Amino acid sequence: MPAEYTVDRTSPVPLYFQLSQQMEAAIRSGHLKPGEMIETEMQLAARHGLSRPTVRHAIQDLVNKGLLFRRRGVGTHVVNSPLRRSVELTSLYEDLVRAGREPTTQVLVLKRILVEGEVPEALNLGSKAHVTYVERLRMVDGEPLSLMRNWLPEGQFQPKRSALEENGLYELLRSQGIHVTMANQQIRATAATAEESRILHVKKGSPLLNMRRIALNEEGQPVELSNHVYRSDTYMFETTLMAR
Amino acid sequence: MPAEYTVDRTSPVPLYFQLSQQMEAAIRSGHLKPGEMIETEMQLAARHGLSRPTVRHAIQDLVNKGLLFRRRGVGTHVVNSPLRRSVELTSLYEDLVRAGREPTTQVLVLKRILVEGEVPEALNLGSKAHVTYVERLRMVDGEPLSLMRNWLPEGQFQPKRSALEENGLYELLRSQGIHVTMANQQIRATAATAEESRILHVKKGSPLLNMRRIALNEEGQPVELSNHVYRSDTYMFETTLMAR
DNA sequence: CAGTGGTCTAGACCACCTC
DNA sequence: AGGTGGTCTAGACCACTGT
Repeated sequence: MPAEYTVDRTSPVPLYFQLSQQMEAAIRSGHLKPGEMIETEMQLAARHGLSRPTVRHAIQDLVNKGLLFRRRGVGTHVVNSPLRRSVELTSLYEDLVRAGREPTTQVLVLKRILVEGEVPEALNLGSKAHVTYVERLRMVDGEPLSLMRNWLPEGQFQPKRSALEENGLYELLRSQGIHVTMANQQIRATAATAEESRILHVKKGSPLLNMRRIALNEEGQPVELSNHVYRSDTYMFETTLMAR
Repeated sequence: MPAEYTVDRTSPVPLYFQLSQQMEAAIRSGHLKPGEMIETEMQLAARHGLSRPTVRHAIQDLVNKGLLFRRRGVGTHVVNSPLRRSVELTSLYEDLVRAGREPTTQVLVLKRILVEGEVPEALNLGSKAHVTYVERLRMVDGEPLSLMRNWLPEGQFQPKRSALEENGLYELLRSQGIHVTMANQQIRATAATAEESRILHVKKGSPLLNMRRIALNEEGQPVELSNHVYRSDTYMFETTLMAR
């Protein structure tokens, strides 16, 4: 018995999107099972009064998301191990909130500074520029978890201390209409410096996870530079990679 | 002066693909500059004798790759900071070869073992199963770089010691018709154990980068499980993330 | 207002796979 | 041979942007 979807032609939501969302829900809920073959494009089109290109668009989106795979002459099937997290950007803050923990944030430094060298160059500001520098300490259940240093191009927005303590940085950027759509991350293991060991309550020289990131908006303009260190006993990075 | 592309209708290569490849080359070579607006769909279609949907397909592929961005009512523009690496899977071996270094590999263990618990379950083999276990030491310029432990479902292929010392694991899988298209990675910082410190020539307790990965084929079937440790002074992970 | 990209349709032919 | 997805066409109407 094929899954039944409903499309609303009076809705402003595109038909292909209505369809792909309902198909995704059917897969994630287990109504469409791993490995199972779904209906053909023609069947879906006929049963829901859609054209083949519209149905195709919906299916293609799910193929790109890694939920379906197709083979010419064979059919379209549900993947066997849908990876939990699609390729998305999340901040640690959002991760913890989703897990039901209650992280707190303390702003250690928030000021406008003059920088030269790598930082302004990575932000596309030339060799010397004024930027907003933020240093925050994130804690969970009273234990320090990470030390986060961020540099932002001046003028795009002026975050307040209180806002930085109550929201994730990406959330704040989003509320200012700044959408992070791409990021390049470098992840290293480092030994805790004296300062880091004092702030994070770990022994000097013990392993820390270090992340350096450049975040870009839709246009490819850098909007933020990060250098974060995380306690290795409480945090890891999880990424889903898709070839092609 | 707009960029000129040539499409060959006698070629088996799809027209949209011929177009998108030439546009990508024009962007990467700098012939189309960051921020610059490219021709409209209609202009491209008219000038090259293509239909609008075909041109649209080519452009959409480059938008998905993060090389172009579009705004309704405005136009299609080249992004300002094309990220070097698209979202692709690479092995350390391939990384080093591309950098012109000459890595060598030594197979420490290669055998069929019976495992239970997490390993067979992650590989979708039930709670207990026979798998191929490989342990390799990678060196560059005579210095140990990483210790790699891999588990593979039995039967999909029988790697030879010599093959494993001369090729990357993914390369070998590919030659067997096994295409890795997705992977879920966890990256941690760990302290070197006694064994790891001996093999990698680092002090016990010093920071190491640890990666655990499940690699999947097109169908979402697990094809390989990894647990690698890397010396933190010579390696880092670089990832490009794309939202949506 | 004119021009852009976003969506949608109804066809067509083809390459590939399974039977 | 029949059915699948892959490609391609020539239209159409709409939403949004900048002037």
